Amino acid sequence: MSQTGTGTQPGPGPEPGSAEESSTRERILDIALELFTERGYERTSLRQIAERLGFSKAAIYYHFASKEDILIELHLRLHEFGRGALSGIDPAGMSPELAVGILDRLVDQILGHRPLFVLFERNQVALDELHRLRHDAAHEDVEALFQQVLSNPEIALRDRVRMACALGAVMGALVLSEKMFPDVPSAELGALVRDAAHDVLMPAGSA
Amino acid sequence: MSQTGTGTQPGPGPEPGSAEESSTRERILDIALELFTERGYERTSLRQIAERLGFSKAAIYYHFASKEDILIELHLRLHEFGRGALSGIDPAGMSPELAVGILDRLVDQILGHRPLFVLFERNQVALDELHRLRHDAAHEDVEALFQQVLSNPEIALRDRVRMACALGAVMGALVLSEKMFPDVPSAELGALVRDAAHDVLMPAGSA
DNA sequence: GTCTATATAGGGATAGAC
DNA sequence: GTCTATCCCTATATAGAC
Repeated sequence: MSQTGTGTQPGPGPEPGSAEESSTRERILDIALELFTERGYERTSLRQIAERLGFSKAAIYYHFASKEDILIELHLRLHEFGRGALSGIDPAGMSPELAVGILDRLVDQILGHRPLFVLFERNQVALDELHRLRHDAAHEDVEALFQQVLSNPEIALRDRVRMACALGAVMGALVLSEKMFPDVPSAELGALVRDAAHDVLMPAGSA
Repeated sequence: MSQTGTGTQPGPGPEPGSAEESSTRERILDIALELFTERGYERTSLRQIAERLGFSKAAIYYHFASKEDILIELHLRLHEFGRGALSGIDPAGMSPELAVGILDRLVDQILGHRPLFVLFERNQVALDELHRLRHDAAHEDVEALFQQVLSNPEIALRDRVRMACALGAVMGALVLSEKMFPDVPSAELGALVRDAAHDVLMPAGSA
């Protein structure tokens, strides 16, 4: 708890927003992303992360105040990209027609940042815990948004279930894709998944 | 490692296959199912399980040789039900048409045993670890089966992606359903999800 | 079948040297 | 910025009494 929350670090390192910084901080995040995904957040120790980077466990604490802070930083990145696909959604006025466009953008975001999405797909419990503790910015949270939409009784149940299915189809297929379709170009895969999602949201027999 | 692997227990308890036994062993499994789902396998300690049951941590070791054995036992139940939906599938001869029937059965199995499916949806990493260590009966494993089907180059890529999407739609919607559609009867929910899955596998414009 | 007490290990985190 | 050494805590698991 000694460092400031997130992003503010000592020394002359590049700003958090700038790209292509290969600072130690970045390398820690990269390895953590890998290990958290493979072995899970809880099963991954700071020792293992440090080992891969060639230095000791304690060194990590210069860059992050806690293990949880590493996860939080990765979570922030997910939000960053998630917002790109979900900006300006009104939970009250949602419809399958609008959902088509949203899911299209989501497919692109997932394909562009697959490891990040896989990480959180495989560590839902750790994510939940994060949300329960720190509810900063929880309003703009992706999950909460979906909850609002899918629980909205103004929308026909059938449509809500379809939206849940479409979301599941997109997430499921793209998360599986790394193992199942490793050689398929992202563009091709994205097009196929989008088509499938469209058929869920707006089946041929509907208005 | 003192007890025999699974199911063989001392004393006059009912056979593992018999239903409605409310033995301590069963109660441990029930509580573990709850806690593993809510807080995750790794974050749940045997102390917490014992606390809920009103006895001490050590007592659990009379019924299970290890914490992992509890998870294994729950995993076996999942397989039991999974097999019901996936019996006699030939990975080589799979098609969207056949997948429709399989997914229909899978929807029923999930709706009938939702907590179990949610457990493993939320604890994929723990499950993976299980599979890596004990590969007994891994052949009849659900995940391995899907891998074989979805990686089979004999099947058109489009169809394989559709199957992955349909699976994701079913799993996603039904896992979300506990929170999103708690009041919807299973039969109604199942019908809606099946319809959606059908539209993914066999969209109106196809043969 | 359940208890208390304990062995053993490993985790996250801190202090202070370099 | 990274190190070693250490603290403290909690976890799984075992031993042996009841």
